[in-house]
Amino acid sequence: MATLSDIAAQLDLDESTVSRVLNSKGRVSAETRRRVLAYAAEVNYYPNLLARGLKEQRSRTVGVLLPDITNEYYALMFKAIDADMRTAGFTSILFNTNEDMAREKEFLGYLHSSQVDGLIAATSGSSAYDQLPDDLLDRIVFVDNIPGVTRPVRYIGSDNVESSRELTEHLITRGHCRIATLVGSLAESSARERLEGFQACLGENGLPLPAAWIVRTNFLYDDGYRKAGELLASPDRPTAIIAQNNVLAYAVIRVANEVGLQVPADLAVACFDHIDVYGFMRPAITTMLQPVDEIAAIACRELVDRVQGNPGAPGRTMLSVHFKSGETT
Amino acid sequence: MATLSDIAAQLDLDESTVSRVLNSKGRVSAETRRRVLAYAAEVNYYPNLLARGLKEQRSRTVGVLLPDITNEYYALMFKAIDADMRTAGFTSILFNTNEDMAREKEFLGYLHSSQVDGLIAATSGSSAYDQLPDDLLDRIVFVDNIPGVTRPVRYIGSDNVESSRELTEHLITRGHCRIATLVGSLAESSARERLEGFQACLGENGLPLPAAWIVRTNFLYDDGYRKAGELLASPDRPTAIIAQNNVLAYAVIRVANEVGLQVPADLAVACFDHIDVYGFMRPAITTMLQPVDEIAAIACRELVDRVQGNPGAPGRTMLSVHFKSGETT
DNA sequence: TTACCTGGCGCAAGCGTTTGCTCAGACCGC
DNA sequence: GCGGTCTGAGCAAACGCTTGCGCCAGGTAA
Repeated sequence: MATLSDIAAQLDLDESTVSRVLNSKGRVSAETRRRVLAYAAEVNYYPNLLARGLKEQRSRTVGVLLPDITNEYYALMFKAIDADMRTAGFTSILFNTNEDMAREKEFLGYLHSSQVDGLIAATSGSSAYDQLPDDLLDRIVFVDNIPGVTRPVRYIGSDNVESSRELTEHLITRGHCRIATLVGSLAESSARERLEGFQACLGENGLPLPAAWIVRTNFLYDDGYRKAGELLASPDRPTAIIAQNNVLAYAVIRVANEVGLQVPADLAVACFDHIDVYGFMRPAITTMLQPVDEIAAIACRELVDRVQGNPGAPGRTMLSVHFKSGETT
Repeated sequence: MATLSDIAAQLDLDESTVSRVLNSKGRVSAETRRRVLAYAAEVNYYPNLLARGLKEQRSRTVGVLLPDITNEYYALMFKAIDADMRTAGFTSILFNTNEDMAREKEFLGYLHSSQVDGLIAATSGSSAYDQLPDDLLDRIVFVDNIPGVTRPVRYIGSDNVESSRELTEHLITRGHCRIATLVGSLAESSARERLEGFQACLGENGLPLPAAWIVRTNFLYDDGYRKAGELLASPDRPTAIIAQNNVLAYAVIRVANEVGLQVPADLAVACFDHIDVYGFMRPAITTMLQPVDEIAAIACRELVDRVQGNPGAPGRTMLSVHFKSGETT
């Protein structure tokens, strides 16, 4: 593994000169440049990123903190972020939390250890962000959820209240007046906002909302399956359900199938963030889609800006969501 | 961002002493240990991983090279590898190639730059591995596909020939005698082996295999869709198709739907590696499943061994696959 | 007493880079 | 021929950490 010093020694040059050639900085004669580049290619030189990072005080690496990479929504998000970051000259590291707060907190350590310069985070609502020093919190761009911190942060997302209202409205115009919802973890802002839009819309339309129809889960399939089972076993069951994310909808539909309810005849189902790249999931679920690529692009741009020293203003950037009608409503 | 030197200076100790406390190495008095740990906790010390890596000549980071993270099969693979690696004390970086050989080659650079200590690679058949020096090739564990290198490598996979034979046999016992296959990129060993098992099985059963029924694609949906369209438009079309991976099967089924063929009545479809975590894809496709978690576990164990200096023998480890009957055959 | 061991800690080198500073020589106009 | 500018390149420090070596004090054995 040839190092820069090896090249310098071999060509009887100073390391600084070799470094300048390799980084196109400073002035070097054409002849010296040629020799260095030729020899570097010959020995297949690669700079040691650890050494460079240590010296430069930056790793050109960012972390991407997501709840579940096997969820197609997050897989697409990561793919987009990774691609954008790579063209910006950064490597991205995926931190897969499985909605586990302990792991989320643990991952924040990488920010301290300067293994990553910054973070794009879809937090599950961990409180750990509050204990971060300002200069580290400034290097985080939040997507999907706003953390519960007192200081202002940068967030790229969509208007969950409004999009929830829109989805609810859709069910109402379809004639439903008994609508329940599967709510994710209320530690997450998206869950709270979607619940808010849902309640507001029902209220405006004068529709009832028994407490039992606000079903609290944790955004994960297993819990959703259990809770949906209880809900649909009740004699006072709804005719429509809004699941706050895609896997909760999968759980609802599975339960419906198992207890012999036809979707959408006996039970309508709608959800958020159901992305189906190959259009292969059946039934196709009515959903509200966030512009994943756009979120990723903006988040990357913002983060790159920040890790390059531009403080960047906090605040929310709201993108518009897209209603997609399916076979379940 | 407190450094180790800061702690040493503050406590009037030598850096080496602080380092030894923090790493539980060497002998330090209980009192000194207590002071160091207390102060480190107070200032929220995290070691700089770049500096440590530079000094130790290892980053405790491994790369995971996969063709497509949005494919559930690879998402599960990554998740498993990431979890295993993390418990072994390593961070994993995902390299998503999109079946692009240029990117794959580019990623190999990280091995040189010592940003990663080793690699778990599901290669798309890039020839770049052949140019790696021995000591780097030794730090790669291959899964899914064996690269086309002359030197022996470590590979964890399954018996593709045999599992292909089994899947073909299944179709034959179902009464099919006109079976075609969608072959992925022949640069990949899994494609070649699955084709081999397919041909062998047909041959043993005395079934015809016109050249047109060996349809070459690249393992990607778009190309599969196009080629499947051509195949099913032909007057001499098969009654069953084996797709060499899951997305090719999705493409086939979509085409079938579009041209009005019933699956499985008019056309049976089977494939490899179709994982459906939520059991939500319809129709459920008959498939051969590889033991993803087991592959990941063994690959991690092997790789950790290697990056810790134990050379480890090359060779193939073959795991058994699992036939899963679906609604498409 | 001498010789030896050992617990606790400091010294200093080194990992591979980058970069501000310095400096010798070439070139310029006067 | 003299001060000034420019060009090309070397010197050396620094980034934060680990670790082999050596030193000193105190304890133990002969």
